Amino acid sequence: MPQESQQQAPRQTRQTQQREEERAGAGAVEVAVDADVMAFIERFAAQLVEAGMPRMPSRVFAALLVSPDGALSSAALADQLQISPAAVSGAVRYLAQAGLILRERDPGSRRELYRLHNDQWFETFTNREHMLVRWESTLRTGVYSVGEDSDAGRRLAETAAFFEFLQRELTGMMERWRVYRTTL
Amino acid sequence: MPQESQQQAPRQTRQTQQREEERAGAGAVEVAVDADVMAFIERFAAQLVEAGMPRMPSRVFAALLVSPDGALSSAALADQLQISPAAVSGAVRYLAQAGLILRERDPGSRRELYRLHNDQWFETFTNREHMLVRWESTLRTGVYSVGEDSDAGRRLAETAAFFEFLQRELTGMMERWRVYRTTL
DNA sequence: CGTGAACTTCACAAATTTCTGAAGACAGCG
DNA sequence: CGCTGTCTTCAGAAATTTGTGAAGTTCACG
Repeated sequence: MPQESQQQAPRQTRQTQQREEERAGAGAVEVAVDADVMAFIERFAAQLVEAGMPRMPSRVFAALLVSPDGALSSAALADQLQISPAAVSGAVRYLAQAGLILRERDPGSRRELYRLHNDQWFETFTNREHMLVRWESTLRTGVYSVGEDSDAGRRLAETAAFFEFLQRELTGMMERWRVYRTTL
Repeated sequence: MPQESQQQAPRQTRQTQQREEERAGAGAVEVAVDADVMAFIERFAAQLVEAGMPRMPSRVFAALLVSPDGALSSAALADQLQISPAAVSGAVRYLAQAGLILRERDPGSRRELYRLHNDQWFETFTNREHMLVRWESTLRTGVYSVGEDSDAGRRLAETAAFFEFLQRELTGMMERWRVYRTTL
């Protein structure tokens, strides 16, 4: 991938297109979002889907990621993504459960805000610790079932060892990331 | 063509795990597999599915993993897993494409053998290099779209940096694994 | 307390995925 | 050459997943 650092062209044009269809009329909730940004949302969401996240949660999450404050209301999400309130509700439940967003509510308001849970969402997203544990556990049972002195047993045992190794490595890796990111 | 007059027997559910019975006749291909091992296959396959692999490829792969030689014929797979030859064909195509198995054919035989590609299948399975590259690339575009001096831009940029970091780390990690595994 | 805004739940329709039977293609063998 | 065993392709049935409309619930506020 190209390494572009030096001559960053004066690119402010992107941020200035923010008002295509702002209704002058009664309290329009919608904040028109740049077509480029919408395209990114869909592209990013598609990759989340590919990684296993359901479609609506992916789109909602992507929209939150590029939102100025990292937070949007239910209505804003429904409007921007052209989906029903029910779809927003489902997506938001999924994301909250996954620990990726937080539900906020201004006291004395019926309106909820959904906010990115922290600025390190990808740590949550890539955290597969519990999965690795289960893989290892399943595999160890398998070793027992096929007999540990068989070829199959040795295959499974090595796989289990790999997942055990992975668990240790990933922990260390995240520590290195936290250090590294302060240098960015 | 609707076949309503034909009294279609109730669809055999996949859950009904029929006991593998050795046919008395000569040349029975099937090798009865222990119920414990079958249970492991299904459990392991379920975890592969959870990780994103389609059901049939997962089951086929699991069956190969616990097979004595790490290889089975199409017929053996169909029989053991109670699936149609078509399903085996599809699963095997998927697995070969993914680089997890190898197709073998004894010269002068019409029968194919599917063999685990190597004893380090999990290296292949966990190799997400290309994915990471695409994530990073998508994210960099996003930074550009939202403007790199916005909050959203900084969020995306940090995420991109994380995926770049991951790419480097995973490479090193696999090297450490190869060293470590020789000590097992 | 009643009203209505805002979110949630539910049942169903639509879209998608998955597996099967059946026909097809390919290759060894008589 | 044609037969037969083995794998592949294909159309369609079944199951599953998804998203919507509409009814239900909750709660701030009058």
